[in-house]
Amino acid sequence: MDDRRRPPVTLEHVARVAGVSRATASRVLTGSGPSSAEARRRVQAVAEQLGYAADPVARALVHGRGTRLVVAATATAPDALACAYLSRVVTTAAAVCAGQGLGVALEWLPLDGPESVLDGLARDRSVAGVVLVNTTRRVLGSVPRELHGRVVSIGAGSGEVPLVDIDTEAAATAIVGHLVTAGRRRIALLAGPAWLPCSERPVAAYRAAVAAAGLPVRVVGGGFDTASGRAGRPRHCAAGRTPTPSTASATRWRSAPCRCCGPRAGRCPATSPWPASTTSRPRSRPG
DNA sequence: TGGTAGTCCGAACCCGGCAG
DNA sequence: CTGCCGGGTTCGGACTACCA
Repeated sequence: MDDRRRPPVTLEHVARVAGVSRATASRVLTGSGPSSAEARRRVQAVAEQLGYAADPVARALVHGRGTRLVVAATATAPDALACAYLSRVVTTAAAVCAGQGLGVALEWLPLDGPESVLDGLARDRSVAGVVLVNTTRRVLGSVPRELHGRVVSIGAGSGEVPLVDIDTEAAATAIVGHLVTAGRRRIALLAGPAWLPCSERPVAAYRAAVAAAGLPVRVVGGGFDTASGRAGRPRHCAAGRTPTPSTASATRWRSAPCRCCGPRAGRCPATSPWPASTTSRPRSRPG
């Protein structure tokens, strides 16, 4: 017998073999209602013998909890979703959801009009939960009441939308401190897009750390990808400065080797050891 | 005999896809 | 357009046992 072709054991099978109805078998296995000791004994024995395991998708169907987790990312255009960061978010979500019988879908939230997409997600009963990425204040203000309690945000939160994020302030402070200790005196920050609220925290931390060291502040507007790093670095170098990467945008600097700095490129901190400065932590306060 | 508690069952329902 | 299918949960009603 090929196990791959063997039909799964269902509640119906268990109930039939145990000589009870599906309702009784369900109550016994979930412990959700009254049942006789004899019924419990038979049902539990049969379930164990047959290797019964409740179908998580069917359960989700009953509870109206949905069958998929949606990663909703704000971007100026749908093609911006094809980035390494979002791939990691989706891959990680899929790994976590696999054991729950949930699928993962990626949705684009238009920067200039996320309301209709959010309303659609709230009406869609197949949606178990929503993870907001690159969250803006407009998105936070547009989350329908129906999504409250099953929505979480990476980057920025509100009273209704809990926030989970890496500790970007501590990361910015630690990295600036590391670079100052290493003798750097011109430390630039390649920031995220101006419309992204979560960029504000590391930028503020960077400004404070640089100011505390008595150094000039230099913030360069960037994007999400390697290309923005390649574009931003020459802009800084063209101003006669040798950039030293810092804080939230360090990964973009590191993936964009500086070709314009000539011999000094060899001293690029992208090749230097970095402090372990970022940690994932839940945040209960709005970001 | 009537009231109550415990137990069990049938049917409805959830949703999206598919066949007729 | 309608009905059916998948698997599990829950509601309403039926049945039994027990006690006063």
